[in-house]
Amino acid sequence: MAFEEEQKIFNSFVKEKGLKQSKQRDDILLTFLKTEKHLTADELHSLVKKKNSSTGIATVYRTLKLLCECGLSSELRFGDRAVRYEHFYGHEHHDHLVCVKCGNFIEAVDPEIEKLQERLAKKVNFSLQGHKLLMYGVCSKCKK
Amino acid sequence: MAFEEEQKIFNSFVKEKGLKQSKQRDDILLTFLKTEKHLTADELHSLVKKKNSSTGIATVYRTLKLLCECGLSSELRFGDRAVRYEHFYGHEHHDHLVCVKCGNFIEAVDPEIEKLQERLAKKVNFSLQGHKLLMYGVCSKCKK
DNA sequence: GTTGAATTTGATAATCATTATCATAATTAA
DNA sequence: TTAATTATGATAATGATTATCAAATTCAAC
Ligand SMILES: [Mn+2]
Ligand SMILES: [Mn+2]
Ligand SMILES: [Zn+2]
Ligand SMILES: [Zn+2]
Repeated sequence: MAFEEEQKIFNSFVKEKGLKQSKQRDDILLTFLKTEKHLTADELHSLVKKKNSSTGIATVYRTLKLLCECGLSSELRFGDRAVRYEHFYGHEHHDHLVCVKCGNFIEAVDPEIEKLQERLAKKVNFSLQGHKLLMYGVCSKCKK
Repeated sequence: MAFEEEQKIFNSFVKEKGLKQSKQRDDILLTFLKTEKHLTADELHSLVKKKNSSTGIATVYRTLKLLCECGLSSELRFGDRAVRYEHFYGHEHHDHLVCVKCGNFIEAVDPEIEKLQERLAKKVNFSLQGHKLLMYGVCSKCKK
């Protein structure tokens, strides 16, 4: 595992905030980093429990919040109920094309779309900080 | 009030589905149409109760689902918890720039962005049906 | 208009994701 | 080691939405 960089970011952030390190947070961070998916808190909790079955779901929620705050993770909301978390640090920004039939999604980015969003924001005197673009439709597999 | 067109759409849809008309649904539809806002089910329920205080929240949820199905309304999810509903019929498609400071939003659309989304979808052999673009940042008022 | 089968309704319970609470355990600076 | 502070996990609480169900209503057929 070569997540020293991410771990350093997290530990520095925790210290900066006057918080303390813990075994649970380390486990949760490592499990999150090892799993290159868009997980819900519950799914991540299941994975973490394989290593340390006593870890509580509340701590997973608390840690995910910290991961988002320090820039290692980012929230994602598809149509379904639960929030999903994806890797943020060291990952290019991308948008998602979600298939309404199978639920799978494709990650993609169009630099021109990104630029035009800036232009659109300027037009209404809005300081753009970020965006979430979800495209819905049918993926190639589901088109039969 | 000149919502005959919308009411006709709704009543036809209800009949098509083998459902029945009701006073409550009529009230909810009219209140929704009169209020040109992005309401939550709860907010709409409050408005409807001013006319008919006995209307239940469950019926508001049920009716909003029908309104979305027949194309009169459309769901909207900002960062907050509750789903919001906006007018869909007779309204141009638009995206939203949400201010992270005051919570207000601007509606805007860029035809070029729309086109480029189609191009992006084609590139990955995806049949695009729709999209939700949320842009986050600071609005002109909050910039001081 | 009456009837009767089907749908609708509102109150309320249930669900689901998330957050709050709190007593106990772990961390850490001194 | 101490002692103050934070972290943890079990569990309760919350908030939005959905499910349940008995009673009310709609409406097509008589
Ligand atoms: Mn992604
Ligand atoms: Mn809008
Ligand atoms: Zn698919
Ligand atoms: Zn603002």
